[in-house]
Parts: sequence; structure tokens; C-alpha cells
Amino acid sequence: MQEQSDDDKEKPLAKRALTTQKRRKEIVEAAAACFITQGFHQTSIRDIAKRAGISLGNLYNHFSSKTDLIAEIAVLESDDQTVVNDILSEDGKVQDILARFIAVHFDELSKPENAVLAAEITSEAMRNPQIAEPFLENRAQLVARLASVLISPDLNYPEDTTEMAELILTLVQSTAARAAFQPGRKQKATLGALQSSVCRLVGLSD
Amino acid sequence: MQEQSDDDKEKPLAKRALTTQKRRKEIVEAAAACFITQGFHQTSIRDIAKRAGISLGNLYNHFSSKTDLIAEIAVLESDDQTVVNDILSEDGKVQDILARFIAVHFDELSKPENAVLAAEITSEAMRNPQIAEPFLENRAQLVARLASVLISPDLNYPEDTTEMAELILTLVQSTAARAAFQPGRKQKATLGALQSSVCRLVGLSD
DNA sequence: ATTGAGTGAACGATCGTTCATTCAATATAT
DNA sequence: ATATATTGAATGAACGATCGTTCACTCAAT
Repeated sequence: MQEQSDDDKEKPLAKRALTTQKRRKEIVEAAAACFITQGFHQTSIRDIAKRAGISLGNLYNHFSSKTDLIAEIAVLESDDQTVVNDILSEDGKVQDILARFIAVHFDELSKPENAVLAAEITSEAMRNPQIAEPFLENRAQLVARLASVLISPDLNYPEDTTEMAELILTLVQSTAARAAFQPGRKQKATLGALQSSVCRLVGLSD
Repeated sequence: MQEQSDDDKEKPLAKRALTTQKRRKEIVEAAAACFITQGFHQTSIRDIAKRAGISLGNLYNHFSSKTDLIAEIAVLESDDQTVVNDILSEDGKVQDILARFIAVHFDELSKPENAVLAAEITSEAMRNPQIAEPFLENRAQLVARLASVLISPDLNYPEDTTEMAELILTLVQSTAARAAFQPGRKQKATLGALQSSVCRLVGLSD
């Protein structure tokens, strides 16, 4: 994997920058793991450094403060919603799109790690504007997409679609969080109830 | 207010025990206030003592540890659900009971202080069994009551009422939490959407 | 020669908790 | 009723641990 071309000046991503990028990612993943098991404010910088396998001082070469790290995690977690956002943008019958959206979003958020991290972020966002901003921005985007799906077909739906989209999103996310600590078998039943509930809300047959 | 009866021995609640009880309550209220603005783990014992207007050492005469205080707050907050529990036990038409339940529960949980504290407790309960236990117990009780309301009338409802009760409770609580940070005017619209949504879920006309 | 990742000691602040002590309220003995 | 002993609320200093952050320094990559 040796490359020595003449115009390498435009690609200064040498060994140095590459490992730096990798190291940064390792730190973020270690931090996320710590935050999930211990929570934001019960996790120390030393915990994260130890888990990432680096020294205490070196962590500060990649992140200037603990707050910055928390913010980064919050942003990355919110960005994971890109997948479900894409589903809502696909073509197809409304009931199919909704069903897929609910199933995928539910599956993701009912994983205990994600549920715990989401709860931590939610709690933190209520107090820390730096966390609330990306959190609310991503949510607004998701609501807008979902609302557009609710308009598109000819479901007789004269009401405020944005309000309904907010309500449905809230329902899906919080139901998934609740299901995260149920046994796997009951989870399927909860997902089923959720699916038919949303259908009922938007005026579709189950 | 002097009372000197013969059988006063059975009522040894003298000045001492009374002020102790009062002081304990003051500490709990101070702690709750601190937890709301700073969160559990960003609040120090010194913060609480200062807010309660007592010394650091004296706080330990009333609570043996910070964890105990957090647990006490969590229990008291969950016990506030007694009001809505009573509403569900009243007699009357199902739609009226449901509407009252939703309105009262929503109003309570959409107060920012309560929303913040609830989020804090939820997050903590996922990690701390001492918090999760009373939290889940009270919730189960509320779900049971709500489920019994869903059975009682002759709404054609062959499905699992407990699952539906869980879903409705989740919807009401999380919608209220979301509304807590909306302007007051939008809150009313959200409550309206919530009311009609629940009606639709249980098969009632709006 | 310069840069920046990497290290661990060190710093000052703050944490939860314990401690010795004071003092008013209560219980007991006279 | 008076004197005495005991209790427990109240205080703030003190302790050891841990916190987030900084620092001087090494060394490989540029």
C-alpha cells in the first residue's frame, strides 16, 4: 500500500492524520460505552481514557473538555436518525412506509444501549442548550418528513399534520424506550400494538 | 394550644419530633429544587444543605447518604400519581373519566419542573435498581387501573387492554414532557390532539 | 528543524462523608 | 418540683478520594 505520486501534496492525509482520526473515533466509542453504563456525570475523563487505552493527557489532545465530548456523543447519536429519515423519503404506499419506519425506528431505539443513551441525552438537553440544539434540530427535521408523508396520500385528514407527526414520533420513540427493558417476547407484542395504534391514529385499517 | 391529658404517654410527639419532621421535609424540598436545576449528579450535598439553610453535618443527621436522598425524591415524585390514580377509580362515563385523567396528568407533567425531574428519574432508573423499583411499581399500578377502565364499558375492544393501557400511558406522559418546553398556546393544541388521539385509539368518537 | 501524538505526574478544587463538640429538649431520679 | 442524665439536632472543621485540567517532556512523523 505504498503510494508515491508527484501530486501528493494535495493529499496530505499521511499516516499521522489517519491514525489521529482513528484515535478520535476510538475515544468517542469509549466515551459512549462509559456513558451508557455510568451516565454522563458519573463518568470521569480517566474512565474514558482507560477504556480507550490511552493516557489521560493524550485525551486532551483530541478533545478540549469533557463537555465537548458529551456534545459530540449527543450529535452523533442524533445523526443516527438519518436511516429512518431516508425511509420516510422513499416511494410507495403510505401504510408500507409508515410500517417500515415504525419497525426500524422501534428496533433501533429498543436496544437497551440506545434507550439508555437517549434518556441520558434527553435529560441533559433539558438543562444544557449545547445539547438541546442539535437534538431539537434533528427532531424537527424528522417531524417535517413524517408530516409530509401524512399529507401525501388521500387519507381524509384535514387536521394539523405537524401536530399529529409530533405525536406519532413521540409515541414511537417512548414506546421503544419502554420496550427496551421488557423481555424479547413481549417486545414483539408491543411493536404490534404500536403499529396498529399508529394506523388507527391516521385513519388506516390495521 | 396547651394540652395536658392523663394518657399523653401514647403521644410522645413533642416539640422535638415535630421540628425534626419539618426539617426533614425542608431538606427534601431543597434537594428537589437543586435536582431540577442541576440534575442529580451535578448537585452536591453542600448545595442542598445551603439551599435548606442548614449545616453540612446536620444533613447527615436526617439522611445517611446522597443516594438515600435521591431515592426519597424519586419515591415522592412517583407518589404524586395518587391523584390521577383516584380519577381513574371514579364512577362515570368512560370518555369523561379518560378525558379528565388525560387533562390532569398532562397538566401536571407539562410543568417544566416536573418534566425535568421525571426525565432525571427515568434516566437514573435505567441504571439504579433502587430507583427503578418504586418507579416501576407505581407505574404498574397506574397501568392496571387504566386497563380496568378500558374494560369496564362496552367499547368493542377484544384486544389486550393492558398493552393498550401501557401504550396510552406512555403516550400521555411523553407528550406532556414534550409539551413542557413549548409555549403555553401550543400546549393547549397539543393537549387537544392528545385527547382526540386517545379517543381514536380506544374507538370512541372525539 | 518542526510538528503534534503520546505520557504520567502534578495542581487546585470539590466531592461525600466523618468527626468532635455545643446545646436545648427530653427522660429519669430524687 | 428540682436536679441530673441522656438524647439527638446542629455546627463547621477536617479527611481522604477523586475530579477536570494543565504541564513538562519524549519521540516518531513530517
